[in-house]
Amino acid sequence: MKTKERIVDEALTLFSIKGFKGTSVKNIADAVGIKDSSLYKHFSSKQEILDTIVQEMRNRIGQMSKQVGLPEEEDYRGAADFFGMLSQVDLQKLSQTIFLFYLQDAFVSRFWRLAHIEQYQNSEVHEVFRSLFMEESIAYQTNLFQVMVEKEIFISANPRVIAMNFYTPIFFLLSKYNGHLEKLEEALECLNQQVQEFYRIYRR
Amino acid sequence: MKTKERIVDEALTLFSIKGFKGTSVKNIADAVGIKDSSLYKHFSSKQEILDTIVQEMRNRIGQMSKQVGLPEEEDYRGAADFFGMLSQVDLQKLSQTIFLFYLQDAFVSRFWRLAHIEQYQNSEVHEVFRSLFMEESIAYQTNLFQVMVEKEIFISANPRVIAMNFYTPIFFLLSKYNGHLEKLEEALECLNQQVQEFYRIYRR
DNA sequence: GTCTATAGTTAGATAGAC
DNA sequence: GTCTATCTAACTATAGAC
Repeated sequence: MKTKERIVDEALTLFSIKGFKGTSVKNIADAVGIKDSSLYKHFSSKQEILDTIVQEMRNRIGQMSKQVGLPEEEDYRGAADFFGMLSQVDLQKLSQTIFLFYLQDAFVSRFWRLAHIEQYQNSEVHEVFRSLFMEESIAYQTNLFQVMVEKEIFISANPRVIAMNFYTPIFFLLSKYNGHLEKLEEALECLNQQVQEFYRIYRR
Repeated sequence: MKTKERIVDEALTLFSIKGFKGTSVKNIADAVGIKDSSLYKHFSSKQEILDTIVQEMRNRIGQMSKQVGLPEEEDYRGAADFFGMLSQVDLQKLSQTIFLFYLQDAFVSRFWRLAHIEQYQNSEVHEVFRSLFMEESIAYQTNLFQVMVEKEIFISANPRVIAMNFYTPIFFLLSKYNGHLEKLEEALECLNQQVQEFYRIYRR
């Protein structure tokens, strides 16, 4: 890895634990193995490192749905067919894949922590976090479940309420177990039970 | 309010926005209207102010369930009767009261934000936050719903899964709307829909 | 692109007058 | 219990040698 990438990597690790203000340029430089003054040949300020991290997260958002095998965002009707064909066990595996991606992906899980630390201080981080982990997740699933209700794959109910009932347990478990991978088994057991119950409730 | 209390109050406000490291002793002193050196007559260090806030939060935890009219923690059987007698509208009002208390109580809502900012840095804050907003909430409701299933007020299901389905939407909405009271109506509308659906699913 | 050296600022905390 | 003055340390960032 090039020095510039290693700076971003170590900065994200430190920011996600100690916060932006709590991490000094010297902390980052020490972690990389260079002097703090050398770091300014790669970035003109500490803020620029954070901006680079936020931009990198923005870039990764688009790649994610493809990576876990989800259908395209605009194709909700195709997506509903995709889900409708799956067995309950398949759906547990799928939700687990998504859950583990957010929890275990080195970049995403550190960004999750950073976003929680900086959400009330840094409006850029705040915006990316709310967009990715709150609004877009709920909006996407609301559209998806609406089609699934229309196609009578799911029982009749408010699609946004269904989306909330699917996503908020995942959100809670991500909050609870991010940074506690030693309890991963416990988290996955709980996730499986939630998905199982979700399909008992809504699947026709 | 005495100066010492005003220091704690202003410190909590600043910590909940800028974080512990991001807030200087001078910031706090300016907000109170005294010089930073004068502050050291009340607290021997900045850390001691944070410790006082954490202790104050611990003290308030016990008072909360009484304040919103919930039954005692140990009396789950009485609690189940208490809930079993309530109409759906009553239960919406009750959940709203609890939700608004966490969202609007000046101390609790600022502590919620502080806890999110400091959760990966300060183990005391981390512990109080996880205990209050995650483990205890789920544990209490799991016991409660277990009795409600046994008494056939609720349909048969895993009590912890029921508790997750009741609490995680509230947790999500608190995360989303804490610090955004201008969208309170939207939050309450969403909460009401969730509670309504919850009772449609689980009430016999 | 790394280093040493340092400027300029701000931080947490203390001493002592009133 | 408030103030002014001050100490020491750490911080962000720059200058210039190699």
